[in-house]
Amino acid sequence: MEKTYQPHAIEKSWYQNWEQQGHFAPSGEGDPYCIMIPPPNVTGSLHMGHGFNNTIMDTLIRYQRMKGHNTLWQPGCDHAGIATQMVVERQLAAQGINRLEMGREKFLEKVWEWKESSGGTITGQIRRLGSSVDWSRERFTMDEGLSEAVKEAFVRLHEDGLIYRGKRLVNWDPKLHTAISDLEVENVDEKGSLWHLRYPLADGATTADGQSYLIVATTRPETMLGDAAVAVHPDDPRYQDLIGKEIILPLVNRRIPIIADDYVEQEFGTGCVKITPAHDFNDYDVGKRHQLPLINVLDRDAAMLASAQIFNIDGTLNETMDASLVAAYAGLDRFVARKQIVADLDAQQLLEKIDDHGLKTPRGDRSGVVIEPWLTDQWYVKASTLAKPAIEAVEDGRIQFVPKQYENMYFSWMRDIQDWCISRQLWWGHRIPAWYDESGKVYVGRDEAEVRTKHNLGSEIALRQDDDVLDTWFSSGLWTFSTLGWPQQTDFLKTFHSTDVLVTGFDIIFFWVARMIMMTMHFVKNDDGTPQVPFKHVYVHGLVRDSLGHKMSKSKGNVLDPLDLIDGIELEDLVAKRTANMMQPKLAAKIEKQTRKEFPEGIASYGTDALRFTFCSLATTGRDIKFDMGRMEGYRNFCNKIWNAARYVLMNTEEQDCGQKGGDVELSLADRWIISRLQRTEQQIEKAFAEFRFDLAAQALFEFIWNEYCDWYLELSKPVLWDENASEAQLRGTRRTLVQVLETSLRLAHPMMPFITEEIWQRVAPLAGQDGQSIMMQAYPEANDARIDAVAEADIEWLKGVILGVRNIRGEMNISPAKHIPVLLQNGDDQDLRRLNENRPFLRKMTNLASISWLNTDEAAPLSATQLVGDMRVLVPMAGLIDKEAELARLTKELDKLSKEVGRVEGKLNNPKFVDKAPAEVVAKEQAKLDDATAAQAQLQSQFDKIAAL
RNA sequence: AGGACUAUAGCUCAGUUGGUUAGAGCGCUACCUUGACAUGGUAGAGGUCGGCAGUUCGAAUCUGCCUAGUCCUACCA
Repeated sequence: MEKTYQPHAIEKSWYQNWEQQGHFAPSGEGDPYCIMIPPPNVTGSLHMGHGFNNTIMDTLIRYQRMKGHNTLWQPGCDHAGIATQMVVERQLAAQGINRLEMGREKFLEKVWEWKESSGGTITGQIRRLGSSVDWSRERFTMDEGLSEAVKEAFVRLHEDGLIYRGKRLVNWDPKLHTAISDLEVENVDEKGSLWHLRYPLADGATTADGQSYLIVATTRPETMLGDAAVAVHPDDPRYQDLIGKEIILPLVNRRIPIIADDYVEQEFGTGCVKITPAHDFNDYDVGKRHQLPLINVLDRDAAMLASAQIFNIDGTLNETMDASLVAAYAGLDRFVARKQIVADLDAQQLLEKIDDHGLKTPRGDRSGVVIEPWLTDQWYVKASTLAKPAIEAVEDGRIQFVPKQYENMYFSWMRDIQDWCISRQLWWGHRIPAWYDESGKVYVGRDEAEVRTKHNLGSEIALRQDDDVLDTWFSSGLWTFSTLGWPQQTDFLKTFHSTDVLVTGFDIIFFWVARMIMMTMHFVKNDDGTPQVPFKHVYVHGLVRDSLGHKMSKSKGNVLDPLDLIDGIELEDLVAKRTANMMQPKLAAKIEKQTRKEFPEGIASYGTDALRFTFCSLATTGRDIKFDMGRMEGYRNFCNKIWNAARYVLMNTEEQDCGQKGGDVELSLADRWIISRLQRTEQQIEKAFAEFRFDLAAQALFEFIWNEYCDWYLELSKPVLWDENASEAQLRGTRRTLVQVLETSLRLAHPMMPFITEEIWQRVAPLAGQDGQSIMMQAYPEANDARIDAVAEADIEWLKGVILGVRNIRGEMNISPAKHIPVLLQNGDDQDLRRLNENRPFLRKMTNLASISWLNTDEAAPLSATQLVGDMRVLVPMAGLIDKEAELARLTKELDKLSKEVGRVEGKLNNPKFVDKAPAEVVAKEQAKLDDATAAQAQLQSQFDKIAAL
């Protein structure tokens, strides 16, 4: 083996090997265990979120696989409607090509080309993470099978009355020219203005204070062209007389009513609100209550509308306004029009004032532009009906969120769920299976033929399929069962559904998790007709942030690429990568500076195992994680520690008799101890995994391997292995323990660190009497209570106490580690003597002693530096080694600690309330503590006095 | 506005049902190339557990209030 751990030398080849051997596929034996990968965007690339997410899932899957389950980790990609279409549109735009000129069919060809050329990126990167997904079952949401499932789901929901087409206000993206769902709108805090406009009263009416106009306050002055009313609060004393009268809408010169509605807050602004039903969700509701005309261009023909919506598809003003205004405003962008309209009102003395005003601006999460409420026909899912069983499933624990806190978030959203707008005016996606005849009547069916048959439509009737596609999340909502072959009742569907765990970020609980639960429970039933949940657990993890806690984003230039952490990257390459294709080039200089400061040497290669172990360690209770390079470096060092421990073990066991072929075996105290500690570690890790506490599992493993196996056991094995007088049985015992504990530890670690464990296991396994192609197919270690050895543990604790005592004296007294020193043990009991006699060689070796002697109580000791192990004194004679003042200082420090302890415990025990009320065993424990501390105090004090008297 | 979460060593984080001398890694100090490992070893220093009150014999842990930060939902024209 190489002297130092070199991750890149081992990782790639092992992954290929596993995949080629078919180890990732379900074994077909054992209880099923299934995880569905949250499908990444097909044209996307790996980020830290994927790294974290995949680490958790792969750890679970490898663990369950080793525990003998029939595991399926189902991979696949999402077509990501808007995101992908935008990318391709941008590419075409760079070549001066417009999607609309190109036409739907040609454009879709381009998208498929792009999907083919870039679709392998993400899957290749997922392989680098070591993810043991079953690639033979890879699915894509636009695959034929999944598309069938989507169509089937749509038609059935429609048949069940749970999908309908409706005309209402939607969130309209004027840049992408599509409707989007509420969830795709981000409300951003922005600075804006509140314009106070004067609306003249009609018919010579005046306000209570004699004005001939009302003042309305608005953040959107340009929408005044579509105003249908002015509203005041019904109880507002200022305006009682005006309710029912009319306003002459400025510029437009249309008469609009003054209405009363308790939606208005009297305290805000002037208490007068302009009502624009076609451009504001609240105004829409007010308008409906008062039968106000909706003003919208698309419905110019609808009789219900007196006039039209003032915006075009792209947010420019349309020509439906009063003819006299067309020349002034039509065709202007909404924000240009705003300035113009405000200026024109000002010119007419109709602008009262402009106040600064903070507001939440609705912006499209993809396009970033201000979303416009717009009246159109769209398809909706009646979510409240589907939500009911979905809420119950979480309430009664059929689905459990980890951490449980997220259930509140789920409930609060689900209990007030709005209908879900699922149609998108895009081209890339599943086209809606609905057809229209020439009169606009709509028919839903699996295909045109079915529609014609079902509705008796002859070939003379022309049918046109709906142009729109479905929201990407509609197909994602079917993910757990569509990937298993639904609507066919496949064996896989029967075996692996419901799946076991969904691992995902909190940010898509609504987008995805909630909708999956609703869809799945509607479509997938048990034999007795009860609904199946998509998964039994939802493990919710936080966002991966940078070391300062900031969200990683390209524009901030703080993005870490998991592959750069695995492979390393030169500083210049990192700078180039972070500053490439900046939307705002001026940020590049800042990002470059910041990057050079944070990574002056670039990023070293840490390897996949270190990255994964870091993710596990940071995976605490569902909160965001600040990614800490220092911590990852520590875990890379941990890999190196394992590597070198293995080198030591192999060096001492290869081509040696490790007892695997039989022969007498004698286990030393250290052997029995490490085996015992191993059982406890196995217990801890099992518990941690059962509770999804990957951090605790990682910690238990780390502590066992480093602090117990390496720090103590390997050191304790040396005196045996290097003892010329050791018996064959003793040698076999130690070699066998070395190898077996290492081999077991590798299996314990494998789910978290697959590569290094496989590499080492291949060499260690035969020595431990194990065979098999791969560690990943071996059994996961299970604790054996019979091998927990409390006596051995206590004996080693004693041994460690003596060793640490001597080391402390050496360290504090600056005695060179090379110096052989004598040690005396005094005031010990029979147990101490037994332990000394059994462990003399260990003590000498571990602390580099010249001699170690036992003093009977009546024997005088030379003046010595002292440490206590229980009542026994560990003495290092001072002559020539230790100066008086140093030892007095050291003792003072010890005595200070003890007197604090005594004071504290005495205080407790002198408190009658404590003694009366606390449980007896707690009192006894405190008493024992006090006895120990006072005894120690006395011992050290007498020692102190002796030395001080010199 | 409502809700959730977070606050523990210089930094990143553990701390299980209230009972520890409050822990780990990194960083820091001193010493050490001893035959697995300097990506190492040994010994140390470092915390009134955000603040205030309360419950209790006993609070980092439970309750209330406050402060700071993060996030979610709804929304103020």
